[in-house]
Amino acid sequence: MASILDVAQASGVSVATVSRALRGLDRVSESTRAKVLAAARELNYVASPTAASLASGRTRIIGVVTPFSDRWYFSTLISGVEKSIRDHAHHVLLLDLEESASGRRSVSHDLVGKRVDGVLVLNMVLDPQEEQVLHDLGLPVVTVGRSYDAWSSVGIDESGTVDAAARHVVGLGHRDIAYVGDVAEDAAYGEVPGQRFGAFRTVLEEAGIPVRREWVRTSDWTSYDAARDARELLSREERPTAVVAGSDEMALGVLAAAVELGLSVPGDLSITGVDDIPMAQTFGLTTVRQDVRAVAERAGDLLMASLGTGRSRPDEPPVPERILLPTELVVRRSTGAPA
Amino acid sequence: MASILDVAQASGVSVATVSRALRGLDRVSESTRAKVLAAARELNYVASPTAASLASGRTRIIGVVTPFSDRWYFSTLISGVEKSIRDHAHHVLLLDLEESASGRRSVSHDLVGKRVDGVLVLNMVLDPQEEQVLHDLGLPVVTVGRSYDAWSSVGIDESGTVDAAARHVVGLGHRDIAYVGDVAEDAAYGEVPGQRFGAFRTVLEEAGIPVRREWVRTSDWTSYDAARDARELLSREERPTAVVAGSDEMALGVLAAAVELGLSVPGDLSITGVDDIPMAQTFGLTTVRQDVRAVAERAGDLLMASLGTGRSRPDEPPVPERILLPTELVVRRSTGAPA
DNA sequence: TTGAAAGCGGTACCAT
DNA sequence: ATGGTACCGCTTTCAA
Repeated sequence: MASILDVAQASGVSVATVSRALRGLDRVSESTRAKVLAAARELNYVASPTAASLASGRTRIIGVVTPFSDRWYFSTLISGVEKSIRDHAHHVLLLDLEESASGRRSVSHDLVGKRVDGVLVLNMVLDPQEEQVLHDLGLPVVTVGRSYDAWSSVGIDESGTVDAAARHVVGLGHRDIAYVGDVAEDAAYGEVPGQRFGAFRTVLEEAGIPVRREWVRTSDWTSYDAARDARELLSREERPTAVVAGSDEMALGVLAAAVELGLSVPGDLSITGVDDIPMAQTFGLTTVRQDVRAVAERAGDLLMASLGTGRSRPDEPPVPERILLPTELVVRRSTGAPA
Repeated sequence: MASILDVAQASGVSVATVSRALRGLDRVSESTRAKVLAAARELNYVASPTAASLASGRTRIIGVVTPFSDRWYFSTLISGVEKSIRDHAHHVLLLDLEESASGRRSVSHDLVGKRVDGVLVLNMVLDPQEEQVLHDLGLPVVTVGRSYDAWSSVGIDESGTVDAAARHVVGLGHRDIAYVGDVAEDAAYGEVPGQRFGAFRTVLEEAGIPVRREWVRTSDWTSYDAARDARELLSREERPTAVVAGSDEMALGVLAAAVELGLSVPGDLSITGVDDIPMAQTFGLTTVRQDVRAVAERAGDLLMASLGTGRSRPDEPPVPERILLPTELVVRRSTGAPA
């Protein structure tokens, strides 16, 4: 592998000049720059990111901390972030904390220390120790889906999602409405499930509709669990005419149960979700769309903007920003007036 | 941030000894090691991966080259790989080539040069130039879902998947069978679609069943396109009694179309998929399961095993391995005998 | 068992 | 506009 010295010799200048020329800095004559570029190309030279990092104090790597990397929402975020920061010549280092019933790895000193220039935290509830670690490291941090006092964040108005869905259903005339997805807050899901369910509750109360305890199901934020719960729910004597779900995955689980039980949608049952995952369109699911890629992009931009230059960290970043992106009700064929 | 020198001073030994002690090398007395460990812990010391890389010639980073990072199959692979190589103290650098209609980025010298210790290529068709780049770099490479002469690979018996599904359907007595997912080979999907369709063709021919051209649909390997195609297919006067799909996503698209058209599954139509994505279970889809996480794990292990120690690359890696993992027919409620 | 010192391949400051 | 040269923080001989 050619090194900067090889290029310097090949083009008859010093390594300092090569470095400047290749990075597009000024104070390099055009003719020199051309010579250097030619030599570099000729030698197939690529600067060692490692050496550059050591010397500059900048790794050009962003750590993406996530509880899952294989679920739709998270992989979409990760993919979006990757594209967003790549435009700034940065790379993504995947830090999957592997959320599971038995807990998860934690954000520790040695996980991110000296390894990344900044951290993106995706929909996670960090404990105080973890917050402290990130502070001590002095790393720029941007979070998605949850805010912390000291850091900027990007998200959507969570309660606005189910709010729109519930209003839509109520507006169609439903009064027997069930909810799927009331997960207890924990590190895995953050506050989102609670916020969404809260909105459901509020809309029904405002409409003077009682929230029936037996029509509120937890599920585990997966389609399979939602299907199981819905099967039971829809087999009872008294069944709802509509089900509002906290996510499309769960809504599709409910839809699967309905199909299995021979119920017609929306004839016998209306169903709504949140997210607008690709399958939602396929199944004609009414949902509230969030633009996850846009969230990822904004988060990436925010983080890039807060990156200091070189070894000197920016002093306390200015006021943390709170960006909330809009969502949009998408009415498809899974909702209609009650029979 | 504490450096190795701080630890050395704090524990009263040289940096060389600290380095040895911290990395668990021998030739360090137990008492010295204890002192060093204590000092390191006290100072919250974490060795700079950057400096270590520069000095050792090893980055402990694996580049994962993928055409998509947000589709189920790929994000599951990526997640699995991350876990697999983390056990070896390596990290994943995500290299999303962003496959799209207008092409994709390519594996170039500066994308992977000096940046990673090895490369994992996920279900992609590399062009000769890209192969050359990886060869020139002398990087260990392991591929998933496609084999190259020089590199080890992990995959499943692709034709075996649809083979099992088609035999199952034929065994149930179906003779009017359609296929969804005959994508032309291209860099985005590799050879998988062709192999799967080939199996379909073979099974039908062996059973003496003609493959009707108008019952073979391309779709774009997405549920939405499959639903569109199926809607058209199932609205014709003559319609198949079974649809074999090249993936679960597409199979679910067909299912969505069937539900929409009021067809009963499997009464009016049997459907099979491939993969066993989570939603497949939810919808009771008969499919051929592949263990994507196991594939990822094996690929990770293979790559770790082929990593040389330090600056010296292993001479030509031994014989490339070809690992094929088994698949399994999972019969659920989307298939039954024809009416 | 321990330490001294030469790199690793760049960056960035200071001269010229 | 260009070159000289201290670092950056760790690993790895080689001596002691």
